[in-house]
Amino acid sequence: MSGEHRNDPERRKDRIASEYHLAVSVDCVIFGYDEEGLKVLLIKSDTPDYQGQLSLPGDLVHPTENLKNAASRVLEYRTGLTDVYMEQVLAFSEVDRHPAGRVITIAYYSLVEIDEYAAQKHSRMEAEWYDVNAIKELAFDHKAILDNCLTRLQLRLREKPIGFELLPDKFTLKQIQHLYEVVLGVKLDKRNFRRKLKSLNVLEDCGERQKAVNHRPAKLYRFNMEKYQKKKKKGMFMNF
Amino acid sequence: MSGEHRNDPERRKDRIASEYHLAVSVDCVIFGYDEEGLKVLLIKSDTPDYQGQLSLPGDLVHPTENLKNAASRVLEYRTGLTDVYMEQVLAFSEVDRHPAGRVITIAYYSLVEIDEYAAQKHSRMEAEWYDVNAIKELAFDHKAILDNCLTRLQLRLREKPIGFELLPDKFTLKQIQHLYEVVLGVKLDKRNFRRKLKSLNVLEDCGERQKAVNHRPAKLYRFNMEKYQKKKKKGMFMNF
DNA sequence: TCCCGAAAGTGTTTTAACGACACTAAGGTA
DNA sequence: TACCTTAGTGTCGTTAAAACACTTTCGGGA
Repeated sequence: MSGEHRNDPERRKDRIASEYHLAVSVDCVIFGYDEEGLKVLLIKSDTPDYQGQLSLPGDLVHPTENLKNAASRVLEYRTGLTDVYMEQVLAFSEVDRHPAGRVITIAYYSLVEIDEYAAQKHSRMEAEWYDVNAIKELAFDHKAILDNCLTRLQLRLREKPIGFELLPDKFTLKQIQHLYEVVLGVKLDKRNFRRKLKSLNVLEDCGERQKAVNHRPAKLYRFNMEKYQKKKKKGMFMNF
Repeated sequence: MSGEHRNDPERRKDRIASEYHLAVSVDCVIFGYDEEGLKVLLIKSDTPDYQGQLSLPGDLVHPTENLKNAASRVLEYRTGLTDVYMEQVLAFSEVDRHPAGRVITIAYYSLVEIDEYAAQKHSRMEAEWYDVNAIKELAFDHKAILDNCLTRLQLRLREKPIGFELLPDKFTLKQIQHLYEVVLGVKLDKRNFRRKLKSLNVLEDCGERQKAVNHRPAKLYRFNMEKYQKKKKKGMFMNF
């Protein structure tokens, strides 16, 4: 960890040596959600050492784009989606993490509505959705990347209203509660959850109800950004 | 932001082109604390475009080290200190952020005890401590880096006991309260703060008191890691 | 040695959030 | 029309947080 502490001679970033070989990539943890649980979009690696193993979609960063652009490009290539919630998480940099050479990668996660994805399915798409809890290993250090992104997602879900990014525009209270339960891995009390959510004043009643269910249909709600912007204040959002 | 979304042809990270020129650096936000407030260690840039302006210590990442090693190396070079609390924060990657070429930088912050630093002062040291609140601009995008690191520090200070890293081994309750006040930028109630801190059970009474003060001397405390490890549970630590 | 200044140290009361908990309402189906 | 299934709703006890003032202890100076 803090083993090699030589007092190096002066080095300056403005001396960018031409023999300096090091590549930078982005890797994308693309989360989706359906009734079964939290999903992540994975591809099969074609790197020899990890042939056929599941891995995260990613790519080298082009010289003319920043990291966010690169991550958006990868996301669009794999899902056809743009304007998606996305956040940078962490850089992974172990010297031997990639068999083909020195590659530092920056992890992003994003939240997509899984049905919208299906509709705009990319023709060359090899990617598929996998249940997050069922994933035991991935190629490279991608399992660690996934774990970090999931932890970050859980943190954010507690502190601001991003769960909506994973749901259709109109959703029931049961859906949003179930989403919180599966993403955070906790069981929540229906009445307390609803009380809390209503007190935050970020939901708008659509005036519609579920259709074609053989029981009392639930009201549909929509997330209202204006309400949130006004109400947002310091502190936690949903601290379970 | 999400402007250029071309559907690129397949690109793979294992095809690492030799013409691929892009450098990676680390930049270190080294925080210190004394009675006056929160400080950060800065140097004067010698990059032509920013000649003489204040900037964060940093360096290119060597081919044989990971990012944390690189950040530790920079830290030791500037302060002489090893085994310091350090956390990766965010990568900064705007294409034009560095005048000498394409450099992606990963920001780390670390917490050092400012007096310990002074004692082991590096002979060639050009770095100096500056009050964080007095810094209005820095070279490159370093002000944004500083702001991000400060925000991260504030978050961590609320969720786990890292304030101790900025203080001497033995400290008074007033010192730790003042640290929380200046880092978080809030005013805290003495009795409530002490009650909360004691309830967390992470402090150990040294059995000593302040010396040579012309008023009632305060007890000295020490942070006890074992107590913390046992007691640590989910949720916030100090939610002010 | 007595008085003063200055910071240390200590509890109680009020208020807000959280957790636990069970019944009635509404629609679909047989 | 009876029944199945999920929707929807309120109260009470517990716990955490915020507000708030006086006594103690030491050093220094008269």
